[in-house]
Amino acid sequence: MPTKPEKKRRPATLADVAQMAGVSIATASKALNGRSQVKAETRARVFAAAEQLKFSPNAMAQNLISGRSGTIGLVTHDLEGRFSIPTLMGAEDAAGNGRTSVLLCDARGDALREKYHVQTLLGRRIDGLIVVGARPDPRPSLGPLPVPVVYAYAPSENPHDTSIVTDNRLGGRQAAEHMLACGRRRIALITGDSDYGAAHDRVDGAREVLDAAGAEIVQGDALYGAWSEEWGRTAAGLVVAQHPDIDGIICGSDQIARGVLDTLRETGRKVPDDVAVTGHDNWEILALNARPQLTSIDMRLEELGRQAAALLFDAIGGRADEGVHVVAPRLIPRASTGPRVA
Amino acid sequence: MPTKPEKKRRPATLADVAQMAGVSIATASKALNGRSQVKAETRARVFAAAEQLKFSPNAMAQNLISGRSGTIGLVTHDLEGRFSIPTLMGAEDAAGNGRTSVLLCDARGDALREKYHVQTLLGRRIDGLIVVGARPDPRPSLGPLPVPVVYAYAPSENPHDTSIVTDNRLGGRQAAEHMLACGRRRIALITGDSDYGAAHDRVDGAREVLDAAGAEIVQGDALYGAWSEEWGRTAAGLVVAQHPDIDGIICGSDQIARGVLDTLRETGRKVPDDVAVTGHDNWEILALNARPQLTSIDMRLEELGRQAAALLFDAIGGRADEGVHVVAPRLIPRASTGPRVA
DNA sequence: TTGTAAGCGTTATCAC
DNA sequence: GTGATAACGCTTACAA
Repeated sequence: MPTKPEKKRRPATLADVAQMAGVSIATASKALNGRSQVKAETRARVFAAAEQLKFSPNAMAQNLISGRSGTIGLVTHDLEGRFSIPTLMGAEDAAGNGRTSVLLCDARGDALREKYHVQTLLGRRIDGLIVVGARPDPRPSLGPLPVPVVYAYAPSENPHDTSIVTDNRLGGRQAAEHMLACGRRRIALITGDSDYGAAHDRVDGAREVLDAAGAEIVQGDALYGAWSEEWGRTAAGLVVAQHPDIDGIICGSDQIARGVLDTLRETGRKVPDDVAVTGHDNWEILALNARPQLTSIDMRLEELGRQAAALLFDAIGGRADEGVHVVAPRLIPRASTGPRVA
Repeated sequence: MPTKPEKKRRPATLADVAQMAGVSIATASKALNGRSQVKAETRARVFAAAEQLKFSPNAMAQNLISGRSGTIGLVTHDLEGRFSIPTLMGAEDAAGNGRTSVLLCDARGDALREKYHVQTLLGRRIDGLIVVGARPDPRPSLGPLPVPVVYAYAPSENPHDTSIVTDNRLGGRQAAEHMLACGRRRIALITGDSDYGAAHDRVDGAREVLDAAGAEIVQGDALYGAWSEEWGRTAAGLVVAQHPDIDGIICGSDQIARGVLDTLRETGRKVPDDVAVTGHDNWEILALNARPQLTSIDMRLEELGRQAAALLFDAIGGRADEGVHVVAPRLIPRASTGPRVA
């Protein structure tokens, strides 16, 4: 039987509990906090009273004394986006397991809004701050703050800050090594916006591996375009027309890979029999629904967020670890890659 | 020139400011808070001191006095997911514009974890709580809490709670009306998991409109399956085979619509010339990359989040508005629908 | 116009 | 074992 939510009432204070238990405030506090200088029977009375009054200690008062808020700030720059969310999740996870809560702010890529939020958070006496970027390129430092800061996903430009990012070059290497392991030798690189450092890093990683193995990069270089299916379709059309003997395509994102797969299917190539395809990001909604399912590089963003939080807690504990840390991605093999079938 | 982040130091207190300005704490407080009983010159001195010491008032102390934390809790059940994020964004937006901050917790669909987080948040003396569900079906109420609660996206089972949800039935109506406006008369409904109330609501809305117009629903009923492209492809194959004269397909999600579009293209149907297709959710990554771009129902989740926050602030202000509120979705027309071309 | 002092809800340090 | 009492940093009557 549904009941109306109860009227708001002033939450019980320690004084209320003490009075009901017939002890002093000090004793009540000791009893509830497990201090050992309390008679068992007294303790029981206090607990009973607390229970009955649904007493929950006022964290604001506790924090005022301890000087710490038990809270960390999390400023994100693209709450909408694909990349900041898992990072945020990981951080929330790592924090929630301890006894710290997360104050979330969305700055939407706006430096002014960011400044404002940071100011507010500092007023709330956060114990530390994580700044999650929207894209992996370096960003300006917030400068010296009274609390530790960790930059996640997008590193700070200042090498003395603590940052943690995904290893894009390694991601590129992993894709290329997988292609070689599948016996591919004539490989195209199709990636997104050339403005993104990440696009170049991934290409560089792949190139290192392919060059070392003496495999061919068709066109001699990667094709830069946009992070879209449309570009994937277009680029794949170009590549296939000019290099009919191509046997592998490494894509800079899963979206691009989806477009590439469409074009390959529609031009009569079999994946992976004729051409193997890898994506990047392991965005499951795209990768798992692809035909065939898409092999992709997973950046382990959630792990990145967790480590960001861990670095922050270390720094709060006085063991700051400055510099840029990296999280190794991993390749998730699926049906879009495999041995050649001549 | 990069510099090391400054050493942590005890933040300046009002007492520090007062001392530096050569006034009492009370005067410093009044000066900074714009109280009118302070000589202009004194105020200036205080401000100068505050500036120099980078003073920022300790929110914990202020809140302890005011009895409010200036903070709301936001418990989400699917930080990973597509639906809770925009809702969360809207709420964060609405809160951030005022002077309240958001404490974020992810409960991951686990009632126990939820309970735990709510308890923590209550200890922090949040002024109110928003609970964001993972799917639109009703969920158990948290029961009476000492602060107002708003359930967003997933309504509470208790009609005396305050909930806000998207209007799925209206979404179905909008899709159907659009089909009729495009001159379509033989329409298939392909949707997802039959366990979801939302799937049925959308179908019911569409059926109302189609029946009233005397249009045909092929197969007599919707085809329920999964929220996946795969199911969209399969279902479209069935429908097209059995009803070659079909001229419209209303899909329960954009993913399904993507699959439907693929099958239509591959069986030689032109979209929208032969068959018009609508999706649901307006998930841009899918809708904008579709061929052709997908007409879809946008649930305006960000608006939903904003309104959730607004309802919460109303309730905090004593003007609770219990019951289930709805946000009207809207149809975003794109190239996958249009007039028939015989 | 400024300063003194009480108090917000805790915890910690003492005496008793 | 227990209970005054002083903090924590701030706001706000109330006095001066």
